[in-house]
Amino acid sequence: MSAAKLKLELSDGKQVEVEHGISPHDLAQRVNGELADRAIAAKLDGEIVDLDRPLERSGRIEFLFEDDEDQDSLYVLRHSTAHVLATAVRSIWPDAGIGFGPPIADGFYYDFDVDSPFTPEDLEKIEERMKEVVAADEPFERREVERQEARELFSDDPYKLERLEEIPEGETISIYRDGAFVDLCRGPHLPSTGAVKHFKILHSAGAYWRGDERRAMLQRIYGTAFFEKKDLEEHLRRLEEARKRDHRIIGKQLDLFSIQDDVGPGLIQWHPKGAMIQFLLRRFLEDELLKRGYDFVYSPHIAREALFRRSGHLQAYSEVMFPAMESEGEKDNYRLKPMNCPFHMSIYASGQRSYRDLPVRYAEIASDYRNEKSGTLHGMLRVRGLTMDDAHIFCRPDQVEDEIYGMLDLVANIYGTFGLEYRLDFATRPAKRIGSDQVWDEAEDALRAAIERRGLTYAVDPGGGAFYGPKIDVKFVDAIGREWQGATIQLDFVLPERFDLNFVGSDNQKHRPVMIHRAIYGSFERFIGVLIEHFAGAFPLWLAPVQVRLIPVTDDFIDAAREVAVALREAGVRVELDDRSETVSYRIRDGELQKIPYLGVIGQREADAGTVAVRKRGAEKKQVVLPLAEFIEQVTAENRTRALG
RNA sequence: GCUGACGUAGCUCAAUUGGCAGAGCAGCUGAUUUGUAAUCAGCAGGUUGCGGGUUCGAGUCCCGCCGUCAGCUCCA
Repeated sequence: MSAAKLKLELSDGKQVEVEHGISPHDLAQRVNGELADRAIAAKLDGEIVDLDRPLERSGRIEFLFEDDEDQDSLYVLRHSTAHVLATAVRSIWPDAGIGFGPPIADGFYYDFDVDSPFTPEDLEKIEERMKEVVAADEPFERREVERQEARELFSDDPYKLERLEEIPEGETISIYRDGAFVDLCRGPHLPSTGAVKHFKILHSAGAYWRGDERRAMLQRIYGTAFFEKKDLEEHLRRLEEARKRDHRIIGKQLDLFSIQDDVGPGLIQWHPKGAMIQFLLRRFLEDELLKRGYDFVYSPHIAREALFRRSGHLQAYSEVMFPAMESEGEKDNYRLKPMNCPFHMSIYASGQRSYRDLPVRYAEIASDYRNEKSGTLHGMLRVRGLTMDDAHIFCRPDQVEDEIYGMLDLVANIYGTFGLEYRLDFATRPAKRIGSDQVWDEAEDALRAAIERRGLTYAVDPGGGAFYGPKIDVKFVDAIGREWQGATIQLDFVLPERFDLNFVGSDNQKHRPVMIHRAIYGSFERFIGVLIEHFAGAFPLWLAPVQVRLIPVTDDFIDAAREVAVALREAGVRVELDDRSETVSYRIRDGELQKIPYLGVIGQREADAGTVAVRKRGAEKKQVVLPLAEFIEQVTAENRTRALG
């Protein structure tokens, strides 16, 4: 070991010279005692290290504290809490095998190999035992070991051994001990188990070792941890809130859709109110597409297998295609379509195309069917029958950038209307691909140029593109923080080849067009599912299935209310009359629970004055009395501008 | 698909050790005519997901199927 001094730069810019092997804790002690008391871990040139880890190189050192803004401190806490969990489980089930136990976005998990799955009672017992582990305040001891020693230490833990053998020669192998529990672990950890404060075990479920369904199923326990009690409570409250926003629950309460046993899993039945939302989204998009030079096409739900063989779907996509329908006496079987591209290719190929015709933009709102694995189905967000807002653009290579630009503009327009946050993933050429490097260069440059011309930021997913072309994925986030794929823009070098598409150029020669697949909503099912959660069912006026509900105070004013309803309806407003023989309070409550944007009460005063007593959803002022004409103007203006509320 | 939990009226949920399937809301009928988040009464509503089995007796126990939910990527 070298006795040379280390030069460390502190976060305030001060340089200190210290002896080789000093621990961050001792360093903090030297700087000031208060710092040493508060620090929970340190960072050397951005790498998180334990407080007692000997420092062996110069660099920039920072300390992590409980109240740091970023996630690094929480990461350490949750990683340590996962070890506390494993410590507790091992003390109850000494023979439990251990898998991985990392911190994750909102907490941590640990995988165990046990004879029978954990019951809810087991989880309670584990949580109690964890509290004892915390109370024991055992230090987390880090130790570097030789490979052979690690092999012996984990000789009973096949999963750890497997991981151990993957660590390259020459890399440090570290183990962490707290009390009786020893784990192969890169760390870092809190100083001791006592530093784990507020945690909760959430649930357990089976998880394949390394996510591979051919391998053993372990039992994964999920939990979360925070430094402050209030943060834990806030997190649990958010989970509860997310549960209430669940589109499956709201969809039932507001009678938007259902999934019926007798129809089949993953197949959405759109009830009138849900269908109205789909209709409105569809009309909004279709109007935009007409302005942007798209042509509408319609294609059948089924086609001969030969079509999908030519497109390559039968070879590459067959596991999600429903089985063939036999057709007696026909030369070929039929298949339900999982995508629309083959049909649009076929339409394009049906006639001669001139370079003057390009770009050709075929748009279709189409029903596709995919036999997704049963366990992956999830309400409207993952279904077997989906309604895509699909389009295929055929253009010259020099038109690609402008086309992409136009699509990103459409995405911004549509998503902005809903106030949805989204981000872009730009997936570039994979190792295994078709097409020359020159083609890929041009394509990627065009995509990048279009994104940058719009001033958007994006993440690059190197090698994430399909073998047939690069793509831009638009990801948006639902109420529980899950990220879903929304819009997708995808270049395709394969299908124009397979369908031998061409156009006649100004040189009177045949040329291959570039093809772009794109969807804006993605699917109406998923998009509306996310919108339900995004708005918690309280849709902006222009999307609300019922925009105004009128409540006559007594039966004497039903006629007056009916006249108001007619006037509203003639102005294009979706209006409903609640003339049930219930109290005003009852009907107001019902209207509020149904999240109707405007409730209008009509009694003697309003009938006499030609006004409506308007109650706007979510408004500060509970009630405003407006002349009918003014009310109509307010509602229609809000509708026209697609105001968010 | 796999592992586990679950499946009772339209909805949300009850129903001791196996012992007469219930409540609230919604619905229907009647009364009430109501002024901004639940008026009162009555009625009706079920092959307890489906099919087998054990038992004198099954919502409850056993087997099979269907479905729902959670998880199965986040690399010691």
